[in-house]
Amino acid sequence: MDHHELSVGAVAKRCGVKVSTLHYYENKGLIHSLRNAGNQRRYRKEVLRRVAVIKAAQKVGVTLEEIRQAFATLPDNRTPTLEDWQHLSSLWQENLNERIAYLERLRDRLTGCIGCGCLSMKNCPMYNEDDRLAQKGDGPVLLDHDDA
Amino acid sequence: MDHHELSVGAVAKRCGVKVSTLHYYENKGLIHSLRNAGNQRRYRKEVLRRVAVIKAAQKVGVTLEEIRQAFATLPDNRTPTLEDWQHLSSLWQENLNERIAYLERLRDRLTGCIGCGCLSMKNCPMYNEDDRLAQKGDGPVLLDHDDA
DNA sequence: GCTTTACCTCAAGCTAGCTTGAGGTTTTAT
DNA sequence: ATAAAACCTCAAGCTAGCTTGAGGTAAAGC
Repeated sequence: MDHHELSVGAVAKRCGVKVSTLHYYENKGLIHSLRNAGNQRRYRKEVLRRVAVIKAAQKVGVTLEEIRQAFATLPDNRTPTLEDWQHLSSLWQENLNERIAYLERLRDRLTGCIGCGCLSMKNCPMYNEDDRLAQKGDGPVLLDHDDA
Repeated sequence: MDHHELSVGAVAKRCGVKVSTLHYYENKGLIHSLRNAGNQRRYRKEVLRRVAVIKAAQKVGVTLEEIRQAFATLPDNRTPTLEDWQHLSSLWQENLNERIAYLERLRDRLTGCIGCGCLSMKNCPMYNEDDRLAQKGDGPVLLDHDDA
């Protein structure tokens, strides 16, 4: 096999992911491949970097769809250059900062609640706003009176 | 209806969750109900607090299964008293602290990586250990040489 | 040449935490 | 008394991010 082209197995091994994961990424439009005469996938080395970026982004909590969109903003949908990476990762870092800040606020509120223990849906800071940053879940709706 | 007993709809409304969620929690052994003559669920007010604790715990990232286990450690599987809540929430707060610490380490490593941009699976701090704290995913396995 | 290993596609399965829907019963309101 | 609203159970569906399996082809090793 031409050593300039990587088989899916080789990419999987070098990226530390399963072959099925690469198929999946391709399906989702995150990576691309060429096919050889026998219809097998052949990758350029670039893909290694691309997968590395995907893994890094996932680690900081970016979804595959967001990663795909981020890639799509790059000229010619190219694999991120150093500058691209710096740009994208800065954005992702802000994400991370927000998530950290959210968790810190949560921790602080929890600290208060540990002492109080009321857990009142109406009054307890545990259930207060700003939860849009949380993963999903719409949080409790305040209704009726509350004497839990 | 006896005002000492709450219907599932009433509990749902007061907790800010859907009826189906309460069914689901009951199925998973997180809450309990009695049945009236017509086989409809009837809850004691306690359940409001129980659901509140569940919601609070979920918010700090505890899974339903962990919550169930935590409840199971309480005498008689009772709804957490103030002391119980203080004990449990302290444990959960540590969880939260670990997650925050993990994300902070990640952020710091990312900062380094933004400048470097190598993303080398072998050398880049982005892919280094301690990821057991991350949600799941086993992270990349280091294999072969790496020149992405 | 033969066997093993790697690869292909497509569909279905998995986890968590629920939601939705079908088909039927009970309670409540008028 | 009747109609609407709430309830019941059980099964299936949903999202994300993959994995697994079946059934078949291609490439690589000896």
